Amino acid sequence: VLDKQVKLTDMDAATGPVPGPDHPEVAAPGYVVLGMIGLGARSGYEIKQLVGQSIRFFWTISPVQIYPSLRQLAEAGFVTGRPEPRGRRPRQVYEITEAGRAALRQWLRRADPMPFELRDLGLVKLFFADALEPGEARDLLRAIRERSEERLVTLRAVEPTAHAVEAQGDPHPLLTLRMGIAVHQAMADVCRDFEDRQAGGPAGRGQTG
Amino acid sequence: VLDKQVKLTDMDAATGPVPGPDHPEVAAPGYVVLGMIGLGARSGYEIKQLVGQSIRFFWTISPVQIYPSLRQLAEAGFVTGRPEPRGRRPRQVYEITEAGRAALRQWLRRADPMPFELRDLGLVKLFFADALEPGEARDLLRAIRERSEERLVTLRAVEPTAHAVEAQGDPHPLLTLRMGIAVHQAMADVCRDFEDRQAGGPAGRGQTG
DNA sequence: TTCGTCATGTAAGAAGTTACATGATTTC
DNA sequence: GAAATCATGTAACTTCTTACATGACGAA
Repeated sequence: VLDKQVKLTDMDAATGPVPGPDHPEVAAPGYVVLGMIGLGARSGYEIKQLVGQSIRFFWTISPVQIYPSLRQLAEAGFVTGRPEPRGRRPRQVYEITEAGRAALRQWLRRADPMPFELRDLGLVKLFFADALEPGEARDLLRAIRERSEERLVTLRAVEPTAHAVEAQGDPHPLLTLRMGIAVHQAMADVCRDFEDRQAGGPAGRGQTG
Repeated sequence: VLDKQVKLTDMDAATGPVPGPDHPEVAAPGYVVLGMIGLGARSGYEIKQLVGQSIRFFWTISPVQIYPSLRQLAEAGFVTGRPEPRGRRPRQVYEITEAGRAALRQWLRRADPMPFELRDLGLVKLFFADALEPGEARDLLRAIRERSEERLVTLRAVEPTAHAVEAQGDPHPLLTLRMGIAVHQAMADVCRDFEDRQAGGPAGRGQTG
């Protein structure tokens, strides 16, 4: 069933339309930056902060991507930037334009492929864990579970903030936060379930009935 | 042969073990290849197939990584390779060695960081979805849910195979498969829950008093 | 004064993907 | 005899991360 590796090579809609000189081609990181400006982030620095507090669970971004993106968005007319130094320290603050909001909405509506890309060496190790002694495999499984449990603590700590945002009319940040919580809760549950089963009858006691 | 030695001029960036001729430096993709050979994959081609059928949910690999890894593992003595052409078509088949099994187990035991790296533009869009009209946001949410539901169908189709592997004494492939199923089930549930709330609560299309 | 935070940027490189190249074998 | 699959590989490219550079401001 899985043998047929879906060839994504022909469908390069992921990169969007051809980046011509007329089209200011905005890539995914650019839209993230645009979206964060739209939510009220003012400087590149604040974007980095906000990403770390909100979508960190399923997206990361670095200054090296942010600052060029901001210039590109300004060129395209999606944001306006003006210098607003803090004392003698240089600083650019940005605001989203109407064209920017339109571009953001258009991107959000666009039905381009949204691959769910998970890259997890922990699960890879768990997959191969039958090569270990039973006790070692249990240790590994516990480590995976604890990793999810720790992440749950972190995510739940952000819930009050997300609730406040929801109360102001934006429920979707809370929705994606719940998604992160649900995912790690599910992983921890599967781990726990397996751990309990192993504890119950590990010595070839597999007879059902 | 050992072309990596050339760049050892800079000494101050020693964050890990130096890849020298004594240490056969094996990176993550190398261990994945080693593990798959350990599970019975014989050629680079078969490794690619097996990855696509088993750990595709949380790891991918391409031929460009596989073939160099195989040569490297053979040099390190972790696998043995011999030519076994199909007719006139060249072909190398590999087997894991005892040293290879030991290296694999050591890697599995190693308590190095196992970051859970999720990269999902779908969730990013969902996070920003308050910029859309309510109806459009619902469409996006439905798309996210359907994506998980489709993935569930694919994953459940592999369950019989994983059960067969478990019956032969290797329960961990089934465990990681269940993990994938649980993750997407949780995401679909969160979506469905939110969709129901939206339909019932605020003044959308529903006739709420 | 020194440390932590704010704020922006450059240069280099690690990692992985895609496109392309090659050609044999099996299947329809 | 055409298409799909088996099987391996090279070269170019994108993407993202790391390390480094710069320096102002505020607080201890």
